[in-house]
Amino acid sequence: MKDQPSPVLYDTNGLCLEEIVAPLLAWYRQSARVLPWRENTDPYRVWVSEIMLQQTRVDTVIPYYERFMARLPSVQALAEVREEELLKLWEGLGYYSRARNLQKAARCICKESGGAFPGSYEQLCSLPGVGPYTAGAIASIAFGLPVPAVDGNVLRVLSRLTENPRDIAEPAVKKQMTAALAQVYPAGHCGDFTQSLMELGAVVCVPNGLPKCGSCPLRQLCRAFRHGTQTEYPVQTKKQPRRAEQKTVLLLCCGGRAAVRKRPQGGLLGGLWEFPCLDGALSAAEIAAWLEQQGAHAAHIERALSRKHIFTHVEWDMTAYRVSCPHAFQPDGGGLVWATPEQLADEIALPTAFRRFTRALGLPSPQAPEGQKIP
DNA sequence: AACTCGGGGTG
DNA sequence: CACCCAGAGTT
Repeated sequence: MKDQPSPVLYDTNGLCLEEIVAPLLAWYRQSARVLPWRENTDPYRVWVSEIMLQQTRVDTVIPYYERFMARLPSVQALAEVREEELLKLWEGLGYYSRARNLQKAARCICKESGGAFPGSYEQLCSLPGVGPYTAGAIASIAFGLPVPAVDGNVLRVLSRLTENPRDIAEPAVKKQMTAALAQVYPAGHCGDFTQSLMELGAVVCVPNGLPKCGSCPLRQLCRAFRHGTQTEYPVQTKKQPRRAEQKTVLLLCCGGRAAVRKRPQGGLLGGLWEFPCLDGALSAAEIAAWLEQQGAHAAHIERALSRKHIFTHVEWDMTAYRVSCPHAFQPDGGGLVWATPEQLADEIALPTAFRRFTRALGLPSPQAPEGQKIP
């Protein structure tokens, strides 16, 4: 029985990939941005940066990264920090399981190898939160190994270079691009080659609007530039629409404190804090009934403001009510905690969806990382 | 293969 | 608004 020839999902369209190496490296050496995680190639620093950069822009990450490295400069420090403090450092970055996986992996590293960072692609892949992309990035940048790291930038660059008609959402396409790249990785310059591909995608071969082909070191090789088809690539399937959910948020104030509670582990914003958040657009009577259940009596309820919060797959239409409680009450198993403004600012990891309401409570507005105190 | 998981910059 | 970002884990 004969094997079927596997379908060609990435055809370089006559381009010899080896030709991109020298021009890319030369361009990168001349024009690489100065970024905090490029100070050196310490595997810990590279690792943290790559996790933070997953689905997150460089400009967003920079202040988080600097604060994080100042507080947790080593894998041992990360392994030992309280999870509450770790999540506070991550507050506002999103995808919070990244932070928990980071600590899980740090504890694995400390326990199994005494703190020595795993140095092979396979070992890296086995760490929680480290997938094919991140393992390739660490292997090449921190350890100089010829392992590609194919992210959205690289998929876009290669798609345009070769006018690839295949949908980059197909995992097999990424696989074949990875295999093709692996054959041309330049020994002795693997980290720079990885970063040069991503840098080109971030700065020149950009996703939004027209790519800056005038300053591209690869334009003489690029099939899309040759044919003026840059905007037709990469080919991407459309994403499905998000659903909308109504939420009622209660801003309970009492003696200068606000009521917060921990969200259940797992799921959206799992394990982070929230202002009491109820499903549906509740009426004043329904809110009063909920307050009664919690043991709060004769509280004054006043509609505060409405906000729409967009997640990837769901949209929260949130209506907040300010509730003045004359006396602090002992919640009946609702998990409510009275937080001071200082705790809210410095200790409690409150995701952006809820952080927006602190002003309505008479508290400071959401702060950027550099404006936050380190607990 | 399809979903889930945040938040923000950009046209 | 729509798109997408230095993706990974789960089902």
